[in-house]
Amino acid sequence: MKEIVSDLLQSALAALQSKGTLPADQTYTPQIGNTKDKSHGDYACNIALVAAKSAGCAPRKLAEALVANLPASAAVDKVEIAGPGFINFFMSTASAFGVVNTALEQAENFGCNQSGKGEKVQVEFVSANPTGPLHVGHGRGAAIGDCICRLLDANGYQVTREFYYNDAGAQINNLGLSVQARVKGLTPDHESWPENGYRGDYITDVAEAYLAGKTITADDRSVTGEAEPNNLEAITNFAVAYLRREQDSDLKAFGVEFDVYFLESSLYDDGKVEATVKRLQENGYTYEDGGALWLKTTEFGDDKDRVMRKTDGGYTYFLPDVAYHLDKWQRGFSTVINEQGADHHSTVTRVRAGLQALNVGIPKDWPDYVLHQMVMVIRGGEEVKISKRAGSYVTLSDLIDEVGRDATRFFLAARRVDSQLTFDIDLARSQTNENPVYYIQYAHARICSVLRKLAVEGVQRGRHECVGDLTLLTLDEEKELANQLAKYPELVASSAAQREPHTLSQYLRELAGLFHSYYNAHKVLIEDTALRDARISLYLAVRQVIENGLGLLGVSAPEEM
RNA sequence: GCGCCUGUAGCUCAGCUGGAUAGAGCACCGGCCUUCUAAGCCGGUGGUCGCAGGUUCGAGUCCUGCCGGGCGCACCA
Repeated sequence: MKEIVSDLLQSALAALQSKGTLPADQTYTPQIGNTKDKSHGDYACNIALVAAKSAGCAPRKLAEALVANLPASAAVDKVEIAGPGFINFFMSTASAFGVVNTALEQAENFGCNQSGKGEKVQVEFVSANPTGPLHVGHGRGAAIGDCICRLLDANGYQVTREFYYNDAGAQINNLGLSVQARVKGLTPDHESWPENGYRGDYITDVAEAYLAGKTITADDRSVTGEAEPNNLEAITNFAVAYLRREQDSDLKAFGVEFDVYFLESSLYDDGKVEATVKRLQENGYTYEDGGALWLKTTEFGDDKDRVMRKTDGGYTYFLPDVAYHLDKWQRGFSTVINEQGADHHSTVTRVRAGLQALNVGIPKDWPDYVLHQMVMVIRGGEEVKISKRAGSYVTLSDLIDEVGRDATRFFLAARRVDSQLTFDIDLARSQTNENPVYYIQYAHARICSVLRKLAVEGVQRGRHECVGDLTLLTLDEEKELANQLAKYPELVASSAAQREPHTLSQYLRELAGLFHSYYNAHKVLIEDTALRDARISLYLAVRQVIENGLGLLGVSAPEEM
């Protein structure tokens, strides 16, 4: 629909350029906007205001000239000039309902496009270290990251979901010591409890499983516990496997699955860390100072240089990070998106700087980052602090149990990533209000219910069947619904391009709202079977879009509630 | 102190990359179930878009400066 309007304006602009009204050496691309006010028609264009200066005449006058040069089109009923020079397009009823046909024909593919052309894209998200259960923050990352993957997929990209974790290093050692202390019967309040040890209850669970000789299978490994409290390595390996398995089961319950689990340790095993260091040294971006090896990240926009090899010979986390991203690049991902919490935003400059210093042709702004702001959890009107080491926090698994998978996913992906998120557990748990996901699902269930009713009356309608004369749909509510459906494909495109999953939930709320109003104002199961059939077709199209949209969010579309 | 994010209705948040009279939900007030699911609908109350300048036909949106909130600023990840 927008394309039609855009094409018409393009030819009008070209006509004015050949007549000399507009300079011929400039290119004009009209922006077609959706109108807020029905009296402004269906679409509006501000090109006359934008181009007035270069035309050297008043915006309204230019608008008049443009309108006079618009080719005739069956899709457009009338065109008006309004306000300072907006051109408003009123689309014909017939063209408005074309989308019903399209949506039903394309079914689950409606809204999808092939603009990605099968290009390989990798999205890394969650990437929690196996030192504790996943918390709400990880949940936000999981909801956003997975939704971005689904959106990219809908735009024709070939998506790889990747989870990176550190299975060695100081924090893992810390985890091992904490579990070992538990195995030996100590409690966190004991004076010889490890100084920076983890204190959560889950440490006890791990210790008990270890002593009980349980066998844990996670990722590529299978580890069996033993009763030996002095074997720190065995305890650590067991704890890592145990917590990885827990995280996996939480993610599965959340409806998120990964294609690749990437171990930090593999970068060492495969010599990729050493190779990265060597390359950085050869390129002359390193120096030794105070017994440590530094990388000159300041040459690439960092505010200070960073240590990559410590005086004790170990590497800081950021070096394997660079090696890891080089590996991603070498795997052929021209687009990589890292979804992380904003508390890690300082890594962006460093990783990019490291990649530039490698000088292997990686673009300066590669990879992309989507950084979500922090989640604050409120329970009983008070903030629940999220701290793994303190032990008091809300796990993702708790949320899924209490709030439900659909509502949790929807809620965590419903806001701009830039915006901090307040997750009020009591509010989210209350089943009736405040959970917009139910409102949307209810619209879907209502349509299913009507279809069941229709079937009882002996009328079977296939879910992709467009029956009835759509020109019988003449109500304002019907046209608005159709217009909303027509926006869906462009939403799928822009939401992916901007990496803004929250616009989906926004859109679906509006669609459901329009549907509920329509449903309440006008009956669909009526005597006039011709009109009934046409309305059912519209219903089916609405249902299809709700189903597709919720699918992109990873939320179910129940047939009854 | 420096960097990133942020400030919109009582609360939680949108605002289509600069457009027309700033929108939803919740809360509050008043209506609608012998009628396809009331997890719904209809109407109403509620705003100096943090403050002050600037840019232009036009600013919640862009620039500058203040004020307030969050997160970073390790030889932790």
